[in-house]
Amino acid sequence: MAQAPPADKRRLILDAAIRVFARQGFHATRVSDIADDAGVAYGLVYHYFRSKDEVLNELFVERWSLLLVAIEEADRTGAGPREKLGAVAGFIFDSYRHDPELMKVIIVEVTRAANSFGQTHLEEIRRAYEGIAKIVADGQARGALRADVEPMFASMAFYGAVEQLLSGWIFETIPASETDFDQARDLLVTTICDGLEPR
Amino acid sequence: MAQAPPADKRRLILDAAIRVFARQGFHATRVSDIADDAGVAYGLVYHYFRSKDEVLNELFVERWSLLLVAIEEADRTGAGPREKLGAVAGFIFDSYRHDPELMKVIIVEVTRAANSFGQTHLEEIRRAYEGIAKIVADGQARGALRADVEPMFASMAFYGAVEQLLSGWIFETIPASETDFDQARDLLVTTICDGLEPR
DNA sequence: CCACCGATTGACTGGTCAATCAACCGCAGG
DNA sequence: CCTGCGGTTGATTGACCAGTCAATCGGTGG
Repeated sequence: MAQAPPADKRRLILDAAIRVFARQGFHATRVSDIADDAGVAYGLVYHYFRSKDEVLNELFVERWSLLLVAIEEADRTGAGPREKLGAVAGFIFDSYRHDPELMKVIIVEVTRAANSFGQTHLEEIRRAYEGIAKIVADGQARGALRADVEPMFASMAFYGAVEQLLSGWIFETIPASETDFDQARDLLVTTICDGLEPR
Repeated sequence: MAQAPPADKRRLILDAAIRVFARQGFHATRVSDIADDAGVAYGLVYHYFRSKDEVLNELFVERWSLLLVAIEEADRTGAGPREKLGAVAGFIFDSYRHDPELMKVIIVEVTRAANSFGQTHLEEIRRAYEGIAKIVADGQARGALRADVEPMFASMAFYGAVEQLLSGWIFETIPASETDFDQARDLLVTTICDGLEPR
């Protein structure tokens, strides 16, 4: 190795930002909070990032691009729409299981804050909706899904349900401890595909 | 009439706040923006409200209490769960049709901003979820809905879908003009109750 | 041993607003 | 005509904080 990684300060700052944003929310965190939590001088944040916004930006883009890939990959498998949707929901729920603080920040501060901050990312967010809509449209073309529902409509309903469940866990409206995430994924897919009424 | 209403300044301020919050977002609006838009002196805002937060508070509580009543009423009708859920979704969509700016503010600044501002209102928001869950539970008890889905789970999925559609209209991710709201309501209920797969 | 350069530090500035407050207006009742 | 009072005004204050910048550190190559 060329040189021992000198405790990558940039990463240190990003990780600290996740913790602090998750704890206090973006607006309530001062840049000094991030620097303190990272054990780094105030000014260094501005050495690596142009602004406080850019820190959040980076966190969002890093993670969201993975989601877009996951959706794309799910679609590429030749499986049925039920399996594809399960894969998408599974990826999102796993992201939460793996790093709840990061997901909290992304959902609360970007995705659902579509007015203030998310405005910048509407395009990327929309791309996710469209990816899901593509899965639905494909399922309809194959006759596996009913054709009388607009794909984008179904996509929004599906993604909305996913995000709402996430929010429920994040804000403890719904108990996260006892709920098994895989079970939640299956239940959600069942609900959306089979419906609430008995078959 | 006793006396000509002396242009109720308090109301004037609230209505102005709706417009300005909807346009700029809560954080980006200065109190002076509200006062200017209402054609009223800066200080008067503080005569009627303790703080900028309280203005938003008032807007939220005013409208949300109506939703809680609507859910309660929908539940009291002896109709099936499908009709009850349709009534709830219909009420929310109608609220948007009637006053899109107010709904935008409530959704964007309170409901989805559960971290910063909505924290205060988590209790009231939760009450809505629970009202919907009660409808589901009742439907299950009557055998009209499958019993293997946790009512609170179904409620979150349903409400999440509703809110996501609203967000889609608000941010024009989904065209609102061509979409008939009543049709959207029926389609949503169909999706949730019957599922995406063909029966 | 020096010159150089990017990383790192943290005190400081400039601007922004929420909230306060002292004064003003106009009417009701004496 | 005065007095009091609630509604109304808008200039002022005081806190807060993002972003700047000049100084320092520490390593590398000549």
